[in-house]
Amino acid sequence: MSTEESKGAEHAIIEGRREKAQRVRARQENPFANDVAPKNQGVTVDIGALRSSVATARSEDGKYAEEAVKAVTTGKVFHVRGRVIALRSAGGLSFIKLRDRSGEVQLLLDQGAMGEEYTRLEGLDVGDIIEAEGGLTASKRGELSVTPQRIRLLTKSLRPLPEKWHGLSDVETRYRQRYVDLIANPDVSDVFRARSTIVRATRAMLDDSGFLEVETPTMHTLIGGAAARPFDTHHNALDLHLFMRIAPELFLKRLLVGGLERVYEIGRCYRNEGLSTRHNPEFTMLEFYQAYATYDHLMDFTEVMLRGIDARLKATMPDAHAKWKAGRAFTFDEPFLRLPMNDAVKDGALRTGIGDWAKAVETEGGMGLVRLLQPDFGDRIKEWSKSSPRAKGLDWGNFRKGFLKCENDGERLFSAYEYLVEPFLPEDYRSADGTKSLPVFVKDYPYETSPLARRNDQNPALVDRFELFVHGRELCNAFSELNDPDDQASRFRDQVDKKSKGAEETMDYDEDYIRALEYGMPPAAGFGMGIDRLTMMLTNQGSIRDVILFPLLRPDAK
RNA sequence: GGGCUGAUAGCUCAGUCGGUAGAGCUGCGGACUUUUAAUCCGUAGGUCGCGGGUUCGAGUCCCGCUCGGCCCA
Repeated sequence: MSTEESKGAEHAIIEGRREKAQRVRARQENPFANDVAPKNQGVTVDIGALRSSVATARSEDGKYAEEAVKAVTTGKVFHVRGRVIALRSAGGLSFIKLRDRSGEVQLLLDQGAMGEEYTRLEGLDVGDIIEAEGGLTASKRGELSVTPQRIRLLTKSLRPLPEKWHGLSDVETRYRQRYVDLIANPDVSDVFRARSTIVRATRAMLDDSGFLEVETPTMHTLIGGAAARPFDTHHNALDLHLFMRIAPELFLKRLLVGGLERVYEIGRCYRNEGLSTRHNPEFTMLEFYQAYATYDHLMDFTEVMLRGIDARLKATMPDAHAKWKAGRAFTFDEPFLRLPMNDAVKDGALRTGIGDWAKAVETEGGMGLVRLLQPDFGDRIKEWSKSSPRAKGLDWGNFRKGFLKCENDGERLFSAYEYLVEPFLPEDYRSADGTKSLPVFVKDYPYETSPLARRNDQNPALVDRFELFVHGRELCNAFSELNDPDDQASRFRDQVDKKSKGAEETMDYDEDYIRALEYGMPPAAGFGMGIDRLTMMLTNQGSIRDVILFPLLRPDAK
């Protein structure tokens, strides 16, 4: 919307502020100044640093005494700059709350002390960006305050900020105009600081373990590395149809062939799927691959890594972290559980309290249940579904539909897991004191559900794979890698076969990848984790859009 | 894609049975030399998301659309 089209109150406010900017120009000053520098021998400081420099004058309750502040700052002049986020006056005194990236501080402006300079407050608005230069004191209420000898407008803010008390809560506006959200809701910027810390900590964990950070293509000629629909794009000069990558997996494993042995990438992936609180079409994924490791090693490492990242977050943002941690429904403080899928389904079946099911899982675990369900799933639903509180909570309709679509026992076991176990993970696996859920590694997936994972040496019906669920939400996916080129080729063919039968989320046959495996890829394990989801979990955000600065939205209708 | 739900002043919200569009904050003018959502006095601000229908009369009822939110696939 252009300014000419704006109407009403907002238009009047903007026009009023333009006039104020004009008045600044009239006195030969620039309302969009660029020469930010102290003019009275002040030392330029960030507000956070300013506060630390007088930490000794701060009393237990967080207040400051005037004498104490003056004792440590006598004769010192400070130069600060930032956005005006509150402004009020009481006669010949004015108070400005100034914010920069490191904190907030009050300016206490005294007409008597400032003289002519005080008139610069005229026309100043909340939202304006200013500089101020002066000494430090404490107000009568004990708030640390800069007493400026001079202040100056640096940037005129033409648009009014949301009101101070309720702030900006309209979710749509918050996502579309994130710049306003970040100003109006300080907690939001904490989440994105946390995200940055999480990424940095992740890098540090991997770097310290001898991994090499690499960057591989995000524009692919084939679909591979995950089961998902890609975005299409096109290269003009080569007249080449390309896909935005859905996963970096196959490129990273080529690097294992090349001898890099430990590699990782933190990068954007794109999946052409619906939007939800857990899915954004572009998201950031960590993948790493380690030669001579198995998925068992990676389970150990995952626990160490997640605790390490969280510890780094705590060290960097102690106050925010304490708040987030208290609100978490899960804990990293106890060992994570490791649950083979067949056992998980057995547990899930037992917890329904259905007698037939208990008998079915007795000797064969979850697979026994599959054998019971498979022939006549429909017939006994009514009887079973009413037999216990847990049974009543199951999504029988979708379970039946999904189960009957399966083509083999592996897929059926997975389906049973999806409906009998996964929804109940948070309530079934709890910390020692029962107050938090425990992270669960679900491991040993059916061979048929994992086209890139290595078969288990003892039981070829399974693959050496795990997924980590934190409070019922999938966070990590990892497996011992398949490095037999002939096995891999046959699995690619299965995928192509599925696609020819109309399946949408399948991989292409990647001839070059097979060739790479034919040169020999060392035994290795690989790992993937959504950075967005990890950030959601660690900062207690309910929607992935709250950890992505500019989430995808339909264009604004207005 | 389906179900539920929302859109009223710059922001946060109210609006009864269909009968002249409301509040707080913000803005503007004024008072106040230690405020913390300052306070006090005065004042301005509206295409009720968009389009159609019913009606003497629609923010309100009906239909369609747009853009969100939650849940499901």
